[in-house]
Amino acid sequence: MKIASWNVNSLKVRLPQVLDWLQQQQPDILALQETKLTDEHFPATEIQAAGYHAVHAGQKTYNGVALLSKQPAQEVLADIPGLEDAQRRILCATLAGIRVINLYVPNGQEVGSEKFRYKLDWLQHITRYIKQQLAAHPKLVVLGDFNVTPEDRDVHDPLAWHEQILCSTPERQALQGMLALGLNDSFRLFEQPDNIFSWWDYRAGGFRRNAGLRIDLILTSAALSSACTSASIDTAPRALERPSDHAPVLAEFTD
DNA sequence: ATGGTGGCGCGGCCA
Repeated sequence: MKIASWNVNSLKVRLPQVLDWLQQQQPDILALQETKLTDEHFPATEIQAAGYHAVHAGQKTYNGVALLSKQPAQEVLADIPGLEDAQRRILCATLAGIRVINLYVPNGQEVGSEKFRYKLDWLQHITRYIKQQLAAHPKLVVLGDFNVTPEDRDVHDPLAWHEQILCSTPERQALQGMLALGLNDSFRLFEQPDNIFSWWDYRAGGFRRNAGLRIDLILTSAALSSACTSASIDTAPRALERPSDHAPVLAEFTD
């Protein structure tokens, strides 16, 4: 079982890269963020032709999340109880007996801003929902673009980013609160090289300099953590022409 | 370097 997540920054632009990547990697589940499409423009035919079922919660211009899977989705939910939000940032489904929660966490713009408060409030609500879901589904994965670096080792230049957006103490505490429910950052279940990231700014040659952050995560419940055999980040798509600013992240499991 | 690039969509927002 291979589970992956990729912020594609426009599925319209990135569809050929996504189809190529599905063909190469053959993940059982691929969570997408920032599709930037309404549901009526979702490329369902192309994805079906690649051998995948798909569900999508989209909107015009911004946000948008999708779940692609070899097995059809059950119990699909885009609006969680207690969080009224027009922004399409959450998509939950049961896939191959695993409860999957795909998140595009708000960026937050700047520490202390209105968008920052929205981010922290949003994380608090989703954490409450995950707590409920964990009680009902021992095999649970929460994955996506978290827009939070778990620790300084997930930051190319911790000094420059100290208490900046994506790296601040309140954001990291919110993420820790989610992990404290009984989830593991699957990437850290394994020994990893230094300076491995999942996002690089388009500006100032971020990828060329490996000036990145690790903000795309696959969190696993105890039942899945013990079955996890590897976790990695595939930087190859980030080096393609006209790439997303994020690379896909992966985790593999025994059946 | 207080900039830089990219997507959407056609001016400015968002990341």
